Amino acid sequence: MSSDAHSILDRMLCFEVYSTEHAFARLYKALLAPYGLTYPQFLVLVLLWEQCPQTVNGLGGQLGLQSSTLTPLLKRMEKAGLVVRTRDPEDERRVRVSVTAAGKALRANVHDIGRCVADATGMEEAELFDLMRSLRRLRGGLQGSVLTGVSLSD
Amino acid sequence: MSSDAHSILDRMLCFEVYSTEHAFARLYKALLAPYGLTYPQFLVLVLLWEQCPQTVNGLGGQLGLQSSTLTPLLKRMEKAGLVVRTRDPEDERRVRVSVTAAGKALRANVHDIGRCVADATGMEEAELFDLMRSLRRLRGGLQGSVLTGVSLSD
DNA sequence: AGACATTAAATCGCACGCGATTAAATCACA
DNA sequence: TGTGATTTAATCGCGTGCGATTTAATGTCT
Repeated sequence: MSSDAHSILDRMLCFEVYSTEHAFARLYKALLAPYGLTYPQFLVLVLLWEQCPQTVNGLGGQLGLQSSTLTPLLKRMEKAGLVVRTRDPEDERRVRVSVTAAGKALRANVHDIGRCVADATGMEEAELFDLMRSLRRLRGGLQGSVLTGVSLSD
Repeated sequence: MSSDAHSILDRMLCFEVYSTEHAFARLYKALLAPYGLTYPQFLVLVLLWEQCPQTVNGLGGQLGLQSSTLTPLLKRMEKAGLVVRTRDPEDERRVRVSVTAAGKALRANVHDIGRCVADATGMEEAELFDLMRSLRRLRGGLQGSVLTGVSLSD
């Protein structure tokens, strides 16, 4: 590949991923604000709607988040009455996070958010599936590289 | 489309975009850390390498960032000696941001970062171009929706 | 010229997100 | 049994990112 093509690719990849990710987060933020939910809080709720209770690391693994991010986030959700956090009697190191009745109640309210976002993309269903497939490949590659310690000297 | 397909689409879109965006940012963070650069700081530098000086809003427009984010970021970059901020004599409301010699010098050091990231994706050039085309479409749709005030009641 | 609107940055409070460290519980193994 | 390694959360400091507000400079309209 020519050096020019590389420069263009690099430049585009950089800015496109950066600005798209923020545009996406902003849309979700706007849709969730009426319910007092942030985007990451919403994602935690989705996971707890599917399976409850879950440990902090269990949630973190699915979201790619550290306990240093999740602990304060979960405390805010607990203060808001959406979840409860209790030490696991089986293993006192673990904290079991459970969704409350109030947290479950939100499920109906935000049921159409995903649909709403899909509409907002202005893209066809098939195109969105392709995009997600590419993103999954991209994410897989990136995560592998971080693990193997990619550096500029490679 | 069936309700099930919708649920799956919603769920996937949500988590895929969220975790991919963070994986991408983490990789850039790791690659830039040796140079004391954060990812958004790097993006500002790239813009200034292409055109200098630029106003705060000019940079913000290209990155999708507000002055409330850029002002402290630019101050940190100024303290690090990468840029200088001066009021525009033509219009004292504007702040002109210029890259310093030290900021320019970094260009050679991080020249291969984009290439490195492209390698890390494990994807072919053509596939990456397709992905970026999809992302551009996605971003366009999202930004349009935010402007027109999408809500769940629509 | 004077009054009001508009624009550009800056400021503030809040919520992530991470790396590094710490504290407590559990595990492993001699 | 007991001692050191491992695992799990929590804590801390720093850097984004945003909405709302503020301040200063400029534009506009009479």
